[in-house]
Amino acid sequence: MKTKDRIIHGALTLFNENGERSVTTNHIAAHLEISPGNLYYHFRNKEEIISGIFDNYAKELKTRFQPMAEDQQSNMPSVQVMLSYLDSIFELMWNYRFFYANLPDILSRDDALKLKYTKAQQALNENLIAIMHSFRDSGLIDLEDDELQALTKTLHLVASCWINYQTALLSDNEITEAVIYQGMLQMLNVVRPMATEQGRKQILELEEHYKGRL
Amino acid sequence: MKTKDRIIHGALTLFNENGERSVTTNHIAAHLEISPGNLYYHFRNKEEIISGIFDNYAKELKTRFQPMAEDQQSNMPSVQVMLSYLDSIFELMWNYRFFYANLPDILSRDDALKLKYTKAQQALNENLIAIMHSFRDSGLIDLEDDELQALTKTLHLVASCWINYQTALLSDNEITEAVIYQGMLQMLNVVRPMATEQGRKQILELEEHYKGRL
Amino acid sequence: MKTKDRIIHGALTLFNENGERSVTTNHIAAHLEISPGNLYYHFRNKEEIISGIFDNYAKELKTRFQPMAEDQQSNMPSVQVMLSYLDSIFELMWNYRFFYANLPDILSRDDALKLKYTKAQQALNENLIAIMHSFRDSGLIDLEDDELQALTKTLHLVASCWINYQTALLSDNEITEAVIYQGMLQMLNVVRPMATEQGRKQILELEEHYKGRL
Amino acid sequence: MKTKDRIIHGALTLFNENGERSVTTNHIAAHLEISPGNLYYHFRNKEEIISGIFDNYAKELKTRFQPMAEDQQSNMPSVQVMLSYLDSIFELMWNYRFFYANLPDILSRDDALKLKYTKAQQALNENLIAIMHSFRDSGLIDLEDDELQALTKTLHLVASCWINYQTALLSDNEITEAVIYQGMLQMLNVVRPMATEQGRKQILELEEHYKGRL
DNA sequence: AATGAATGAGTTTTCATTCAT
DNA sequence: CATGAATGAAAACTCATTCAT
Repeated sequence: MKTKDRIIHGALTLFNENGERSVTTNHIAAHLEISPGNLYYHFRNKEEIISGIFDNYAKELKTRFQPMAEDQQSNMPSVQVMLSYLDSIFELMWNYRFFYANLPDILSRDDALKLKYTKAQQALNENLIAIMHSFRDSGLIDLEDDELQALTKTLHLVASCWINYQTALLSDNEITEAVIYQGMLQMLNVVRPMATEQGRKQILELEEHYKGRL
Repeated sequence: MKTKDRIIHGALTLFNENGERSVTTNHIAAHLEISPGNLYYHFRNKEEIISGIFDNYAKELKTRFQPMAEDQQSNMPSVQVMLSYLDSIFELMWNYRFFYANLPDILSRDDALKLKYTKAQQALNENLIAIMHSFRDSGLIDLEDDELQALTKTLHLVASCWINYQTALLSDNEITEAVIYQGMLQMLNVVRPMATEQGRKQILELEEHYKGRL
Repeated sequence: MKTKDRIIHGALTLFNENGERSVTTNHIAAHLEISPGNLYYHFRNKEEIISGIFDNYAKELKTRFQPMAEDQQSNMPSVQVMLSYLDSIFELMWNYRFFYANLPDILSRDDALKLKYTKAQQALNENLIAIMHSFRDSGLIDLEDDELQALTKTLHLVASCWINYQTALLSDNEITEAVIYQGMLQMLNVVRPMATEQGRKQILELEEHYKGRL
Repeated sequence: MKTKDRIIHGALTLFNENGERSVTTNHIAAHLEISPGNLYYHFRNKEEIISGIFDNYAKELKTRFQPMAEDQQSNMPSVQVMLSYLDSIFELMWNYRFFYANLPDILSRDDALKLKYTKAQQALNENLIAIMHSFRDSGLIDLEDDELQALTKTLHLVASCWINYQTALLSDNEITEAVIYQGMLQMLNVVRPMATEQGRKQILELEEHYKGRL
């Protein structure tokens, strides 16, 4: 792995463990056993490292939430499709949890990043709506167009804010994988009232899947 | 107003405007036209100021969300009750928005605060559940106990994260009162699938109320 | 002496001895036995210290080169007047020699300072012209108005550039007081061709005065 | 052009534009689209680059200011000789202006350069004196030996400091060719008081020449 | 000749906090 | 209660220079 990538990965690890605020560029350098000068050879400043991390995140976001082509979809049982999306959300939330936990702070200090973030989220939103449409077409959920928009928004909000929200309710600061799994369950709770009979069965399956991991 | 309170209010103002991270204790002192020494006479450290702000927040939280006594309730039309709760939630979120924007960060640096915060949120959660129960008893919503828990959680999450969620997506000058009203509408969207015929009517009334303000 | 003034004086001393470039803010703090934080309590940055030094310089410049009122002048023998002006030039050049030695560099990094400098020099130029007029009126020099302007400009240039120019010709880097005295003599050389018989006598006296100090 | 020469020329350009202090060796390499390693293959350090620039300067200085052989001189009208010298001086000053702007600083960091510089200036001084002698012999100026020395020094000083003197007083965009011509005129002003009747005529011619270019 | 990643000591600056008055 | 000067550890960042390839 190239140094530039090692920095991005090392920084991500430390940020997730200790929070972006308390991780200095010197910490990152020491953690990777490189000199601070070398770090600044690859990145002009700390912002640029965060921005680099975000680019990776955005790339994953894009590929994971591209709605599948219809023919592929019909071949795959719907529960598998839902599972794959939920797992994607889980992994992103877990792998970039420092980002989810400090979003307003991080974005307020970097206008360019804020712009990138907004664009990525708009693209994501469109994809999510398409995905919901396909769930409706498959008879998993049953709702009007405006209700579908509202549901998507709620799901997006739960996904983006879950970690932030949960930190409030936990007695220690540690965000563990179990916390994220609870988020998946909460998202299923949000969808359940709109589910068809068939959809409800599948949601039950998924719930069993995640409850097993708590 | 005593100096101690002036500090708490001044700090809150600056934190909300610029974020806790970039507001120094010297900024606060300068803003209030007092000396840093004086500030530290009233508060041992910055944490204690934040903690003081939190105490105010917790007090408001408690008084606003005590479920009303049954007799009062019966005298007040339910739509009014919901309206008052929604207004309360968003007013609090707006007045203490810096807090939500930096929660994991702030709590990770102050274990005592963390504990207070958790307790306050648990109390709030219980109140919210009681409120939801009374709504069910009034025949506004119709759901099982576990669904009620899930709904409450979603509502709490939407309420506490709405401003953060939107500030991440919008630019500073786009954060207006209208954003708050959209948050109210989003909460109504969350409730609607569980509403009874009667509840649905009231939700419609509230929607008209808020749409008129956009 | 207040700390703020101690910093200005200490910095000036170190700048004169070692050049502005190689004197760091930490050097200055260490030299005064104060903490770097304290230095930055009084000055936002290094530029501001230099600016503070310049303000002192400009104040001296102004008071020393205000042309004397006519009646005062007539009471004082002309040679004394000339001597007092030359000594003023000498002292300024000596006390602020780091400034004279690095002018383009220092001004290029601080637009505000550059503006202050330009204004100070314009005021100085007017004073110098007035002084030259009074010398002509006293019959010490004899020249047309445009020649007087040219002479003033040459004298100003010699004064401002002498140290810079001399560094070139000396085999060691040390600017000593003798170097400055040679500058005084050079200025007299510039004036001499325009001197009247009476003026020439006085210039000779002054030359003796400065040659004795070499 | 060899890489070594490209470095010298590129560095000179950047130094003149931005000042030696703020131009890093990496800037120079980037500007030339070579690697920093390659730059250090050709030069041991930054000082050596500056030294290389100086060598070019010294070479030009030498060839331009060798007093012409007598027979050549008699063939060329004196006004032409003066014109050619004036042009040479200011061209050099302009092409190597960074050097004059930072002289004390640059020389203080490199003893070897300091020595070279001093020798070059002494040689120049002797040449200038020889040139002045020939002007006196041609009956253009009339003065004693010591006055001639003083005049030479003043001329040298005006020539070498003019650009610095003006950059301190003017803003960047005001430093144009016109400023250079004003410097030429200022030098003529310095010589005029010593000029013979015949010399005065020629000075007038030159003045017309430069005033036409303002 | 040339590359470009890497070094590390050094520089400016920040800021929560203390302390003498 | 209040002042405001002072602290000092630590943060971000720089840059001349080296070195393996």
